[in-house]
Amino acid sequence: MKLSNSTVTAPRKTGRPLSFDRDAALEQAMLTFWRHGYETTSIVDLTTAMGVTAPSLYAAFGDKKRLFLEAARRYAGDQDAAARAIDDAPTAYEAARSMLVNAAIMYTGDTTPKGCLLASATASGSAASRDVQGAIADVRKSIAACLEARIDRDIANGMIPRGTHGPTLAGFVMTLAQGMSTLARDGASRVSLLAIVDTALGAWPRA
Amino acid sequence: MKLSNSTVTAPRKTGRPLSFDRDAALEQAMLTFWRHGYETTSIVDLTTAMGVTAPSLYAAFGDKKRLFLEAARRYAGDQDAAARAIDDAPTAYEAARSMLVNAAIMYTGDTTPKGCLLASATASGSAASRDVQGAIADVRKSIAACLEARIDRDIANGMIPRGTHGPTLAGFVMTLAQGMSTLARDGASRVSLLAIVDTALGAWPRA
DNA sequence: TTACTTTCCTAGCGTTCGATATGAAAGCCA
DNA sequence: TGGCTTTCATATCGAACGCTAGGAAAGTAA
Repeated sequence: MKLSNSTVTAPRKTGRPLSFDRDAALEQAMLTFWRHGYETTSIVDLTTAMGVTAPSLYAAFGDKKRLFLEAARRYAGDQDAAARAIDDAPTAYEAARSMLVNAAIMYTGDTTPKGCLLASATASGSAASRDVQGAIADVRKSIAACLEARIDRDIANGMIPRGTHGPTLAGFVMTLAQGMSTLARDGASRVSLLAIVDTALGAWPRA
Repeated sequence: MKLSNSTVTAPRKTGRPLSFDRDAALEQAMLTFWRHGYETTSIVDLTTAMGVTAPSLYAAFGDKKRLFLEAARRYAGDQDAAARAIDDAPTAYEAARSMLVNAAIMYTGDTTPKGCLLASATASGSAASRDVQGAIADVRKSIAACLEARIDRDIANGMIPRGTHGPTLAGFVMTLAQGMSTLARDGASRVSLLAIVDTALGAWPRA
């Protein structure tokens, strides 16, 4: 169950052309999963939002599980680019701050569902979807690992006090990112989340 | 959709006696919802865990929604007692610390599901269960309000620096509590969550 | 025009969902 | 013992679930 699998669909040369915009349909599927979760979104919900019949959905995306994973991939964006952004930040502090500010903004968009797809869509689920839950958990863990590596670099550089525990600090940032999703879903404003980020970063270790 | 409704079932005097322990059955239902979420737990899942047939379940608990709300009430415990614990804490800091430490412990029990039922069971869901999602969100909001009131008292007392924004500080604590649930579900240990709490409390405003 | 490929829509597959009708069974009270 | 009340287990109910068979339709290639 991998999420980082890039699906490069070669354009067909013969046959009846696709009558819908695959990319736009995927976007609508992503928004629907974002709002209602993985298992709690039905195929009818999806076909309605995507403007496509069920057989077209299955022909274009495989099945519900694959569609969700592709939607999640679209939501998370280019993971390599995100990793590079963390690595290239001037400090681990700036990497964390930028990550949390971006999260606060992304969770409170006017034209998107509230909260974070990666935090809510598989927050719970039946035993039958354990593999999907695991795939999304792996995305979270890879972000945490990336952040932790950046923190370790700053500890080695002396930009973060020696004795600071990297996994704890990275876990702290992940906790904030995940928790803010719930607050956003509960109606918290962008301003209030940004204020929480400011307060939270007061815990960042100083020399 | 209230959660604080106390159901005091008067013991029957006539008729065939209940053949199962209602309280133990509710406990199992609570654990099942905790592990698998509200909508993603089926009636069969529940009857299996509770050791009861479907008609018995419906006779004893009404329907799935009422059973879940009663299970959530059981999970959250006495809300008045929790509110009193926050109010009676020596400081808002101690109230927050105790709340977060208890959360870290509760989310990582050996004999219970990981994470927090209030954080995960309705983290997402279909439009049909919006009322249930709202009821659980209200529990979160009442905890936040209680914490915020305690913080405001300490601001007034001068135990927290003037100019501190109460809602933000309360929101910060709620963010941590909710976020830790995800980390616990992802396998974070009790020790690691407690370390995150320690780090996070470094953000608490000092005079 | 005639093959050939692919997508289209209609209809419906088998399964599981939450919830119940029904009559037998088990306890009180007279 | 014989009512009376309530719970019991069996056997479903209609609706929604994820998914697909089958043939018409729309394009390319010869």
